[in-house]
Amino acid sequence: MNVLSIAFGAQMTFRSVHRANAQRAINLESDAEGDPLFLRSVARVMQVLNAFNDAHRPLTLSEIATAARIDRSAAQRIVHTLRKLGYIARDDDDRGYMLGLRVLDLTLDFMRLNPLVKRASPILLELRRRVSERVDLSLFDDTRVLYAMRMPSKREAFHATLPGHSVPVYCSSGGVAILARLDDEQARDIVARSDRTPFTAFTMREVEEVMQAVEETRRKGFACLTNQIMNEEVAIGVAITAHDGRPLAAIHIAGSLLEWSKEEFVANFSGLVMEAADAIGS
Amino acid sequence: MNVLSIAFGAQMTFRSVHRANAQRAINLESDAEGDPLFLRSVARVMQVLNAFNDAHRPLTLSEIATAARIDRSAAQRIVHTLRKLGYIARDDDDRGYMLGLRVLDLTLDFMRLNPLVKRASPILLELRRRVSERVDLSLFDDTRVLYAMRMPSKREAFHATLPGHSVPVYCSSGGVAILARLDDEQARDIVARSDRTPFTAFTMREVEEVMQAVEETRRKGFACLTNQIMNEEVAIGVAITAHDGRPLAAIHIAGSLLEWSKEEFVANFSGLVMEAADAIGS
DNA sequence: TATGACTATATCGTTGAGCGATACAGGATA
DNA sequence: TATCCTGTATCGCTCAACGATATAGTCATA
Repeated sequence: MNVLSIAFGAQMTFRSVHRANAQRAINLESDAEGDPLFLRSVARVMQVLNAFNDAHRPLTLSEIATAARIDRSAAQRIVHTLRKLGYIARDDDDRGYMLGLRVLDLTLDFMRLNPLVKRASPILLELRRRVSERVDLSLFDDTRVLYAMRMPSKREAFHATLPGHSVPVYCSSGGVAILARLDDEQARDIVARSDRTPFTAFTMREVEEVMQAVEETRRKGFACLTNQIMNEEVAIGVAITAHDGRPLAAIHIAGSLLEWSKEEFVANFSGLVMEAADAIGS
Repeated sequence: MNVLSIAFGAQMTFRSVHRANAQRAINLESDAEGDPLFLRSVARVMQVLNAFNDAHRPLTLSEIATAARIDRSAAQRIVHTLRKLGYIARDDDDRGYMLGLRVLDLTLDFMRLNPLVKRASPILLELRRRVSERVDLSLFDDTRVLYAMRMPSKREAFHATLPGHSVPVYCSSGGVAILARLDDEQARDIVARSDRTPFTAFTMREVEEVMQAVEETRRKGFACLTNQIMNEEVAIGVAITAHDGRPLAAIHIAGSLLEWSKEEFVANFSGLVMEAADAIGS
């Protein structure tokens, strides 16, 4: 079992892709400004839980305080309480703090209650049964799409299956399919505000390049992008909308250009993805 | 695409298994009692996020208040703030509250930072490559084990892949493997405190029955249980321990008795699982 | 093995953030 | 139409939490 090489490969991919997961920082002052219902104490709690977002190892109390932009005393009390409740835990070797098991309870509750995930799950599963490519559901969140479910093909690295993983809207097939359901102004604004550091040599760089893909998606009903996030990746995305037409999410099928030409991939799968998106319905 | 029948099946299984996910309620008064570092405000926030635990649809403000055992005013302010921060969202049709997308950021951070998950991932992946049965990693949490990663076999229903899903320690193969690493007193205590409502006609009911399986596990180095959570399921579990021998987690391989006899399953896989657990190491 | 720089943990008097009672508007149900 | 539920908004009082400070344990390094 050649563990090291696999671990290394996984780690690399992970680093390069994590960028999109950087969250908007909570700004206590500006958020609380003129909002009598905004509780600073609540925001502080979430700032502490968020402190782990840009960490790559368990944190000390001071590190948490710095990341959450509160003083050590406040951090001490909040961490103490969250620990008692199971949302923060000490490292197995008692070397630092990390998120606790109960975070996963929230994850499950999110999934269980999200109507979109509920409706999409059986259909995605059926889709996955029919094709042996990767199938996923991603949720729209401003400049990023966030993977809620991912059913990997056998050759995929593990971490890709983690819910919560996200990629920029502008260079993912599902993202572009979502942009195509917005008006040009909104779409352009999202692309413009995105961090457009390229993932590969082929990642789109210009706003207008993206808008062209959006235009094409509107005509065809699906988006098909290649080599955007990873080399040799080809993906087809179709948007899922609310009753009023707002795009909420997208489903994708992703495969490898080593196995398929773009044309073959489209010919084989675009119909299926659209059919599935339709079944999940508005 | 026979969507309905699949959706129905998934729903059924889900209901029957969700029981183990009921969390210990947060008791503000008793937790705060004589602990000057315990912040009631923090606990209230988590009570609100927990309110969704026993919900099966989006909640109204009053329902949240009731579930979180706080008054409507407090719920209003906390929900308002959490919404502004993205941890709570309204239903797509604006009919109720549910958990927001940012919960998934916490999920990913948990997974990313958890040393056990980090170490186990590539090995689980390799294991999954070698066998075509379901492979998973579950984390020990008092009377339950909580699935952190699950790599399903093709025939599995979707929701089974959700992290956060949990089952009782006493009747899961990984759980019994974990119990085997505790002393009898601790193990017996956990089993005794567990809700032992049976899942199938074969689910173990008596404490001593479980302790016998624990004893056998100590001799063999792995636990193999059948028909405990689901009918026709056979699973092998091996514990993963910390440096000091404390059990932290377990990995499993699970298959179907329609394909394997228990003896065949053990002969084929017990070695592999033990090898993998060893590689993840203490 | 002393030094210094970290950790986590504990204490306590002061004060303003948040409590909670109350009021109001819109939508659904009967 | 009346009732009951939503979500939302307002405002003085008060006690929970703040944050400065002190202590003890742990780990390098000299």
